[in-house]
Amino acid sequence: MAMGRPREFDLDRVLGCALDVFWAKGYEGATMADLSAATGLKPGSVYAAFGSKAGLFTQVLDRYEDSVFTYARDAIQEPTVRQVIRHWLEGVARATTGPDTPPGCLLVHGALAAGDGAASIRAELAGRRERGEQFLVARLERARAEGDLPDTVDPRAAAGYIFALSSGLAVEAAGGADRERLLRTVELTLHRLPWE
Amino acid sequence: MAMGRPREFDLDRVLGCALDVFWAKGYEGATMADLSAATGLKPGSVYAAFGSKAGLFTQVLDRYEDSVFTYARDAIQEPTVRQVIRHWLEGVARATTGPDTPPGCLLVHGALAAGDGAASIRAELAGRRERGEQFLVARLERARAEGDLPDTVDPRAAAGYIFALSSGLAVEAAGGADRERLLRTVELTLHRLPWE
DNA sequence: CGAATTCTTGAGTGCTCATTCAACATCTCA
DNA sequence: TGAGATGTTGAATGAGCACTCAAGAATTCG
Repeated sequence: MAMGRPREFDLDRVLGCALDVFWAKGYEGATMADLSAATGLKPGSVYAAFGSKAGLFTQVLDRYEDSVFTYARDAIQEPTVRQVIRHWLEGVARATTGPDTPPGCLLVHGALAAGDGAASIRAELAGRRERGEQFLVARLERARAEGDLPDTVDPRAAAGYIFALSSGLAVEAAGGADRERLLRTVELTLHRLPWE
Repeated sequence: MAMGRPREFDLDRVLGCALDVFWAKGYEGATMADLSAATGLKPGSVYAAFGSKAGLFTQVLDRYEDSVFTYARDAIQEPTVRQVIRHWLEGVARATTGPDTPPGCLLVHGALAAGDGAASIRAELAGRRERGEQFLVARLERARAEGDLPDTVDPRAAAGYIFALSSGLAVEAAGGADRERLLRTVELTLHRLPWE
Protein backbone atom coordinates (compact mmCIF):
# COMPACT_ATOMS: atom_id res chain seq x y z
CA MET A 1 0.00 0.00 0.00
CA ALA A 2 2.60 2.52 -1.11
CA MET A 3 5.47 3.37 1.20
CA GLY A 4 6.24 6.92 0.09
CA ARG A 5 9.54 8.65 -0.47
CA PRO A 6 12.31 7.45 1.84
CA ARG A 7 14.11 10.02 3.98
CA GLU A 8 17.40 11.16 2.62
CA PHE A 9 19.19 11.80 5.90
CA ASP A 10 20.77 9.46 8.41
CA LEU A 11 18.70 9.74 11.59
CA ASP A 12 21.63 8.97 13.84
CA ARG A 13 23.88 11.57 12.28
CA VAL A 14 21.13 14.20 12.48
CA LEU A 15 20.50 13.46 16.15
CA GLY A 16 24.23 13.71 16.80
CA CYS A 17 24.46 17.13 15.17
CA ALA A 18 21.36 18.36 16.97
CA LEU A 19 22.81 17.07 20.25
CA ASP A 20 25.92 19.19 19.80
CA VAL A 21 23.78 22.29 19.28
CA PHE A 22 21.47 21.69 22.26
CA TRP A 23 24.41 20.71 24.45
CA ALA A 24 26.27 23.90 23.59
CA LYS A 25 23.33 26.32 23.79
CA GLY A 26 20.65 24.73 25.94
CA TYR A 27 17.07 24.12 24.85
CA GLU A 28 15.94 27.69 24.40
CA GLY A 29 19.30 29.00 23.28
CA ALA A 30 19.31 26.64 20.31
CA THR A 31 17.29 28.07 17.44
CA MET A 32 15.71 26.14 14.61
CA ALA A 33 18.08 28.00 12.29
CA ASP A 34 21.04 26.66 14.30
CA LEU A 35 19.62 23.15 14.20
CA SER A 36 18.80 23.40 10.53
CA ALA A 37 22.32 24.57 9.70
CA ALA A 38 24.01 21.93 11.87
CA THR A 39 21.94 19.01 10.61
CA GLY A 40 21.61 20.10 7.00
CA LEU A 41 17.85 19.57 7.21
CA LYS A 42 15.48 22.31 6.11
CA PRO A 43 13.01 23.39 8.78
CA GLY A 44 10.18 21.65 6.97
CA SER A 45 12.01 18.33 7.12
CA VAL A 46 12.70 18.72 10.81
CA TYR A 47 9.00 19.25 11.47
CA ALA A 48 8.02 16.36 9.20
CA ALA A 49 10.42 14.07 11.05
CA PHE A 50 10.14 15.21 14.68
CA GLY A 51 6.96 17.26 14.92
CA SER A 52 8.48 20.16 16.81
CA LYS A 53 11.60 21.52 18.44
CA ALA A 54 10.52 19.81 21.65
CA GLY A 55 10.02 16.52 19.83
CA LEU A 56 13.51 16.69 18.40
CA PHE A 57 14.89 17.57 21.83
CA THR A 58 13.28 14.53 23.42
CA GLN A 59 14.91 12.20 20.91
CA VAL A 60 18.20 14.01 21.38
CA LEU A 61 17.93 13.40 25.13
CA ASP A 62 17.56 9.67 24.57
CA ARG A 63 20.67 9.71 22.44
CA TYR A 64 22.52 11.77 25.01
CA GLU A 65 21.79 9.30 27.77
CA ASP A 66 22.77 6.36 25.62
CA SER A 67 26.06 7.84 24.50
CA VAL A 68 27.18 9.93 27.48
CA PHE A 69 25.87 8.08 30.50
CA THR A 70 27.84 4.93 29.82
CA TYR A 71 30.05 5.95 32.71
CA ALA A 72 27.08 5.71 35.07
CA ARG A 73 26.14 2.25 33.88
CA ASP A 74 29.75 1.15 34.19
CA ALA A 75 30.17 2.81 37.58
CA ILE A 76 27.45 0.84 39.34
CA GLN A 77 29.11 -2.38 38.21
CA GLU A 78 32.17 -1.62 40.32
CA PRO A 79 32.56 -3.94 43.32
CA THR A 80 32.82 -1.39 46.15
CA VAL A 81 31.02 1.85 47.01
CA ARG A 82 34.31 3.69 46.85
CA GLN A 83 35.02 2.44 43.36
CA VAL A 84 31.43 3.11 42.26
CA ILE A 85 31.69 6.70 43.40
CA ARG A 86 35.15 7.22 41.98
CA HIS A 87 34.08 5.88 38.61
CA TRP A 88 30.90 7.98 38.72
CA LEU A 89 32.48 11.29 39.65
CA GLU A 90 35.46 10.88 37.34
CA GLY A 91 32.96 10.03 34.61
CA VAL A 92 31.12 13.29 35.28
CA ALA A 93 34.36 15.26 35.26
CA ARG A 94 35.42 13.74 31.97
CA ALA A 95 32.03 13.86 30.25
CA THR A 96 31.55 17.53 31.08
CA THR A 97 35.01 18.48 29.80
CA GLY A 98 35.36 16.35 26.70
CA PRO A 99 37.64 17.79 24.02
CA ASP A 100 35.11 17.11 21.25
CA THR A 101 31.91 17.98 23.08
CA PRO A 102 30.58 21.21 24.59
CA PRO A 103 31.44 21.84 28.24
CA GLY A 104 28.84 20.98 30.88
CA CYS A 105 25.93 18.58 31.08
CA LEU A 106 22.86 18.79 28.87
CA LEU A 107 20.53 17.75 31.69
CA VAL A 108 21.80 20.55 33.93
CA HIS A 109 22.39 23.20 31.28
CA GLY A 110 19.14 22.45 29.48
CA ALA A 111 17.08 22.63 32.64
CA LEU A 112 18.32 25.97 33.89
CA ALA A 113 18.21 27.46 30.43
CA ALA A 114 14.53 26.73 30.01
CA GLY A 115 12.35 29.78 30.55
CA ASP A 116 8.64 30.42 30.69
CA GLY A 117 7.37 28.61 27.65
CA ALA A 118 9.35 25.49 28.40
CA ALA A 119 7.98 24.29 31.72
CA SER A 120 7.35 20.85 30.24
CA ILE A 121 10.98 20.66 29.10
CA ARG A 122 12.12 21.50 32.62
CA ALA A 123 9.88 18.80 34.04
CA GLU A 124 11.19 16.28 31.54
CA LEU A 125 14.79 17.08 32.50
CA ALA A 126 14.04 17.00 36.22
CA GLY A 127 12.48 13.57 35.71
CA ARG A 128 15.52 12.29 33.89
CA ARG A 129 17.86 13.57 36.58
CA GLU A 130 15.65 11.90 39.18
CA ARG A 131 15.86 8.62 37.30
CA GLY A 132 19.63 8.95 37.25
CA GLU A 133 19.69 9.49 40.99
CA GLN A 134 17.46 6.46 41.61
CA PHE A 135 19.94 4.47 39.60
CA LEU A 136 22.62 5.32 42.14
CA VAL A 137 20.28 4.90 45.12
CA ALA A 138 19.57 1.33 44.07
CA ARG A 139 23.28 0.53 43.90
CA LEU A 140 23.89 2.03 47.33
CA GLU A 141 20.97 0.12 48.82
CA ARG A 142 22.55 -3.06 47.59
CA ALA A 143 25.85 -1.94 49.09
CA ARG A 144 24.21 -1.40 52.45
CA ALA A 145 22.63 -4.84 52.35
CA GLU A 146 26.07 -6.23 51.59
CA GLY A 147 27.65 -4.33 54.46
CA ASP A 148 29.69 -2.11 52.13
CA LEU A 149 27.85 1.00 53.34
CA PRO A 150 27.22 1.56 57.08
CA ASP A 151 23.68 0.97 58.35
CA THR A 152 23.68 4.50 59.69
CA VAL A 153 23.86 5.97 56.19
CA ASP A 154 20.67 6.55 54.22
CA PRO A 155 21.40 5.50 50.61
CA ARG A 156 19.13 8.31 49.36
CA ALA A 157 21.10 10.87 51.33
CA ALA A 158 24.39 9.47 50.07
CA ALA A 159 23.15 9.50 46.47
CA GLY A 160 21.85 13.05 46.98
CA TYR A 161 25.31 14.09 48.10
CA ILE A 162 27.01 12.52 45.08
CA PHE A 163 24.41 14.01 42.77
CA ALA A 164 24.80 17.49 44.20
CA LEU A 165 28.53 17.21 43.61
CA SER A 166 27.91 15.96 40.08
CA SER A 167 25.67 18.91 39.25
CA GLY A 168 28.20 21.26 40.79
CA LEU A 169 30.96 19.83 38.62
CA ALA A 170 28.74 20.29 35.57
CA VAL A 171 28.15 23.94 36.47
CA GLU A 172 31.88 24.55 36.87
CA ALA A 173 32.61 22.87 33.56
CA ALA A 174 29.96 24.98 31.84
CA GLY A 175 31.57 28.01 33.44
CA GLY A 176 34.90 27.19 31.84
CA ALA A 177 36.72 25.11 34.47
CA ASP A 178 39.18 22.62 32.99
CA ARG A 179 39.28 18.90 33.55
CA GLU A 180 42.21 18.97 35.96
CA ARG A 181 40.39 21.34 38.26
CA LEU A 182 37.33 19.08 38.33
CA LEU A 183 39.42 16.00 38.92
CA ARG A 184 41.14 17.71 41.82
CA THR A 185 37.74 18.25 43.45
CA VAL A 186 36.89 14.61 42.82
CA GLU A 187 40.17 13.56 44.41
CA LEU A 188 39.51 15.62 47.51
CA THR A 189 35.97 14.24 47.74
CA LEU A 190 37.32 10.71 47.63
CA HIS A 191 40.06 11.38 50.13
CA ARG A 192 37.46 10.57 52.70
CA LEU A 193 33.74 10.12 52.08
CA PRO A 194 31.42 11.61 54.73
CA TRP A 195 30.48 8.25 56.21
CA GLU A 196 33.99 6.84 56.29
CA MET B 1 21.53 75.27 35.52
CA ALA B 2 18.17 73.52 35.63
CA MET B 3 17.87 70.10 37.27
CA GLY B 4 15.19 68.59 35.07
CA ARG B 5 12.21 66.49 36.00
CA PRO B 6 12.88 64.18 38.96
CA ARG B 7 12.31 60.43 38.53
CA GLU B 8 9.02 59.23 39.89
CA PHE B 9 10.08 55.73 40.90
CA ASP B 10 12.03 54.42 43.87
CA LEU B 11 15.29 52.97 42.51
CA ASP B 12 15.56 50.41 45.26
CA ARG B 13 12.05 49.13 44.80
CA VAL B 14 12.53 48.88 41.05
CA LEU B 15 15.78 46.92 41.43
CA GLY B 16 14.05 44.60 43.87
CA CYS B 17 11.23 43.87 41.43
CA ALA B 18 13.67 43.38 38.55
CA LEU B 19 15.71 41.03 40.74
CA ASP B 20 12.71 38.80 41.30
CA VAL B 21 12.15 38.55 37.55
CA PHE B 22 15.77 37.81 36.64
CA TRP B 23 16.09 35.38 39.54
CA ALA B 24 13.03 33.46 38.46
CA LYS B 25 13.69 33.43 34.71
CA GLY B 26 17.42 33.97 34.16
CA TYR B 27 18.92 36.73 32.07
CA GLU B 28 17.62 35.72 28.67
CA GLY B 29 14.37 34.26 29.96
CA ALA B 30 13.37 37.61 31.42
CA THR B 31 11.83 39.86 28.77
CA MET B 32 11.63 43.63 28.85
CA ALA B 33 7.86 43.20 28.94
CA ASP B 34 8.22 41.10 32.12
CA LEU B 35 10.52 43.66 33.66
CA SER B 36 8.31 46.54 32.63
CA ALA B 37 5.25 44.87 34.13
CA ALA B 38 7.01 43.92 37.38
CA THR B 39 8.60 47.31 37.97
CA GLY B 40 5.78 49.47 36.68
CA LEU B 41 8.26 51.35 34.49
CA LYS B 42 7.55 51.80 30.80
CA PRO B 43 10.32 50.46 28.52
CA GLY B 44 11.41 54.00 27.70
CA SER B 45 11.98 54.79 31.36
CA VAL B 46 14.01 51.63 31.85
CA TYR B 47 16.29 52.60 28.99
CA ALA B 48 16.56 56.18 30.21
CA ALA B 49 17.55 54.96 33.66
CA PHE B 50 19.71 51.89 32.93
CA GLY B 51 20.71 52.13 29.29
CA SER B 52 19.91 48.54 28.38
CA LYS B 53 18.70 45.22 29.68
CA ALA B 54 22.32 44.31 30.43
CA GLY B 55 22.81 47.57 32.33
CA LEU B 56 19.79 46.88 34.47
CA PHE B 57 21.01 43.32 35.06
CA THR B 58 24.39 44.53 36.29
CA GLN B 59 22.78 46.77 38.88
CA VAL B 60 20.48 43.95 39.87
CA LEU B 61 23.52 41.72 40.43
CA ASP B 62 25.02 44.24 42.83
CA ARG B 63 21.81 44.29 44.74
CA TYR B 64 21.60 40.52 44.73
CA GLU B 65 25.06 40.15 46.23
CA ASP B 66 24.35 42.77 48.86
CA SER B 67 21.07 41.28 49.96
CA VAL B 68 21.56 37.54 49.47
CA PHE B 69 25.24 36.93 50.13
CA THR B 70 25.12 38.15 53.70
CA TYR B 71 25.43 34.51 54.71
CA ALA B 72 28.83 34.33 53.01
CA ARG B 73 30.12 37.43 54.78
CA ASP B 74 28.81 36.09 58.08
CA ALA B 75 30.17 32.61 57.44
CA ILE B 76 33.81 33.61 57.12
CA GLN B 77 33.58 35.35 60.50
CA GLU B 78 32.99 32.02 62.22
CA PRO B 79 35.91 30.88 64.40
CA THR B 80 36.56 27.40 62.95
CA VAL B 81 36.66 25.92 59.44
CA ARG B 82 33.87 23.55 60.37
CA GLN B 83 31.64 26.40 61.48
CA VAL B 84 32.57 28.51 58.46
CA ILE B 85 31.56 25.69 56.13
CA ARG B 86 28.41 24.85 58.03
CA HIS B 87 27.31 28.46 57.99
CA TRP B 88 28.19 28.77 54.31
CA LEU B 89 26.43 25.64 53.08
CA GLU B 90 23.38 26.13 55.25
CA GLY B 91 23.26 29.68 53.92
CA VAL B 92 23.25 28.37 50.36
CA ALA B 93 20.53 25.86 51.18
CA ARG B 94 18.36 28.53 52.74
CA ALA B 95 19.00 31.27 50.19
CA THR B 96 18.15 28.98 47.28
CA THR B 97 14.91 27.80 48.89
CA GLY B 98 13.54 30.99 50.41
CA PRO B 99 9.75 31.09 50.74
CA ASP B 100 9.55 34.60 49.26
CA THR B 101 12.21 34.31 46.57
CA PRO B 102 12.52 32.16 43.44
CA PRO B 103 14.29 28.82 43.87
CA GLY B 104 17.96 28.59 42.91
CA CYS B 105 20.82 31.03 42.65
CA LEU B 106 20.91 33.93 40.21
CA LEU B 107 24.64 33.55 39.58
CA VAL B 108 24.22 29.89 38.61
CA HIS B 109 20.84 30.13 36.90
CA GLY B 110 21.74 33.31 35.06
CA ALA B 111 24.99 31.92 33.75
CA LEU B 112 23.64 28.70 32.31
CA ALA B 113 20.62 30.44 30.88
CA ALA B 114 22.73 32.85 28.84
CA GLY B 115 22.92 31.88 25.20
CA ASP B 116 24.77 33.16 22.19
CA GLY B 117 24.20 36.87 22.38
CA ALA B 118 25.06 37.05 26.06
CA ALA B 119 28.68 35.94 26.24
CA SER B 120 29.57 39.08 28.17
CA ILE B 121 26.86 38.31 30.71
CA ARG B 122 28.26 34.83 31.15
CA ALA B 123 31.73 36.24 31.68
CA GLU B 124 30.41 38.73 34.21
CA LEU B 125 28.70 35.97 36.17
CA ALA B 126 31.74 33.68 36.02
CA GLY B 127 33.83 36.54 37.38
CA ARG B 128 31.44 37.12 40.26
CA ARG B 129 31.41 33.43 41.15
CA GLU B 130 35.21 33.44 41.02
CA ARG B 131 35.30 36.40 43.39
CA GLY B 132 33.01 34.51 45.74
CA GLU B 133 35.32 31.51 45.67
CA GLN B 134 38.39 33.67 46.36
CA PHE B 135 36.52 35.01 49.36
CA LEU B 136 36.40 31.50 50.79
CA VAL B 137 39.94 30.66 49.71
CA ALA B 138 41.27 33.61 51.71
CA ARG B 139 39.45 32.42 54.81
CA LEU B 140 40.79 28.88 54.44
CA GLU B 141 44.32 30.16 53.92
CA ARG B 142 44.04 31.98 57.19
CA ALA B 143 42.73 28.79 58.78
CA ARG B 144 45.72 26.85 57.53
CA ALA B 145 48.09 29.43 58.90
CA GLU B 146 46.30 29.11 62.22
CA GLY B 147 46.52 25.31 62.15
CA ASP B 148 42.77 24.89 61.78
CA LEU B 149 43.22 23.27 58.36
CA PRO B 150 45.89 20.58 57.81
CA ASP B 151 49.00 21.61 55.91
CA THR B 152 48.32 18.82 53.46
CA VAL B 153 45.12 20.48 52.25
CA ASP B 154 45.27 23.07 49.48
CA PRO B 155 42.85 25.87 50.45
CA ARG B 156 41.97 26.37 46.80
CA ALA B 157 41.05 22.71 46.45
CA ALA B 158 38.99 22.83 49.64
CA ALA B 159 37.18 25.96 48.47
CA GLY B 160 36.63 24.36 45.07
CA TYR B 161 34.99 21.41 46.79
CA ILE B 162 32.69 23.61 48.85
CA PHE B 163 31.86 25.71 45.80
CA ALA B 164 31.02 22.69 43.67
CA LEU B 165 28.66 21.55 46.40
CA SER B 166 27.14 25.03 46.60
CA SER B 167 26.47 25.12 42.87
CA GLY B 168 25.04 21.62 43.05
CA LEU B 169 22.66 22.65 45.81
CA ALA B 170 21.57 25.62 43.71
CA VAL B 171 20.86 23.35 40.73
CA GLU B 172 18.79 21.02 42.90
CA ALA B 173 16.84 23.93 44.35
CA ALA B 174 16.17 25.30 40.87
CA GLY B 175 14.96 21.83 39.92
CA GLY B 176 12.38 21.86 42.68
CA ALA B 177 14.14 20.21 45.64
CA ASP B 178 12.88 21.43 49.01
CA ARG B 179 14.93 22.93 51.81
CA GLU B 180 14.92 19.81 53.97
CA ARG B 181 16.46 17.78 51.19
CA LEU B 182 19.25 20.29 50.71
CA LEU B 183 19.90 20.52 54.44
CA ARG B 184 20.16 16.73 54.60
CA THR B 185 22.93 16.87 52.00
CA VAL B 186 24.65 19.61 53.99
CA GLU B 187 24.40 17.49 57.12
CA LEU B 188 25.97 14.50 55.41
CA THR B 189 28.73 16.69 54.00
CA LEU B 190 29.54 17.97 57.44
CA HIS B 191 29.42 14.55 59.05
CA ARG B 192 33.02 14.33 58.03
CA LEU B 193 34.88 16.73 55.76
CA PRO B 194 37.32 15.12 53.30
CA TRP B 195 40.40 16.24 55.17
CA GLU B 196 39.16 15.27 58.62
C1' DC C 1 7.61 83.97 33.54
C1' DG C 2 10.73 81.45 30.18
C1' DA C 3 14.64 78.78 29.05
C1' DA C 4 17.14 74.69 29.99
C1' DT C 5 17.11 70.09 31.54
C1' DT C 6 15.51 65.60 32.62
C1' DC C 7 11.82 62.18 33.03
C1' DT C 8 7.52 59.76 31.24
C1' DT C 9 4.58 57.99 27.83
C1' DG C 10 2.70 55.35 24.01
C1' DA C 11 3.26 54.09 19.69
C1' DG C 12 6.35 52.08 16.75
C1' DT C 13 11.03 50.05 14.72
C1' DG C 14 13.29 46.18 12.54
C1' DC C 15 14.65 41.75 13.72
C1' DT C 16 14.45 36.89 14.94
C1' DC C 17 11.85 33.22 16.39
C1' DA C 18 9.11 28.61 15.83
C1' DT C 19 6.12 26.99 12.74
C1' DT C 20 3.36 26.18 8.31
C1' DC C 21 2.24 25.31 3.52
C1' DA C 22 1.81 24.45 -1.33
C1' DA C 23 4.40 22.68 -4.96
C1' DC C 24 7.35 19.23 -6.24
C1' DA C 25 10.23 14.77 -5.81
C1' DT C 26 10.76 9.98 -4.89
C1' DC C 27 9.43 5.90 -3.38
C1' DT C 28 5.91 1.16 -3.21
C1' DC C 29 2.49 -1.55 -4.76
C1' DA C 30 -0.95 -3.20 -7.91
C1' DT D 1 2.57 2.45 -15.63
C1' DG D 2 -0.10 5.10 -12.60
C1' DA D 3 -2.20 5.85 -8.05
C1' DG D 4 -1.19 6.51 -3.32
C1' DA D 5 1.93 7.79 0.20
C1' DT D 6 5.59 10.17 2.22
C1' DG D 7 9.88 13.38 2.06
C1' DT D 8 11.93 17.73 0.57
C1' DT D 9 12.02 22.57 -0.54
C1' DG D 10 11.83 27.63 -0.34
C1' DA D 11 9.09 31.10 0.84
C1' DA D 12 6.00 32.95 4.00
C1' DT D 13 3.42 33.88 8.56
C1' DG D 14 2.39 35.86 12.78
C1' DA D 15 4.09 36.44 17.34
C1' DG D 16 7.43 38.25 20.41
C1' DC D 17 11.75 40.36 21.10
C1' DA D 18 15.09 44.46 22.58
C1' DC D 19 15.13 48.85 21.71
C1' DT D 20 13.91 53.89 19.94
C1' DC D 21 11.74 58.27 19.44
C1' DA D 22 8.90 62.35 19.32
C1' DA D 23 5.90 64.67 22.13
C1' DG D 24 4.49 66.13 26.53
C1' DA D 25 5.22 66.90 31.66
C1' DA D 26 7.79 68.23 35.79
C1' DT D 27 11.39 70.34 37.74
C1' DT D 28 15.43 74.34 38.60
C1' DC D 29 17.44 78.44 37.63
C1' DG D 30 17.77 83.35 35.94
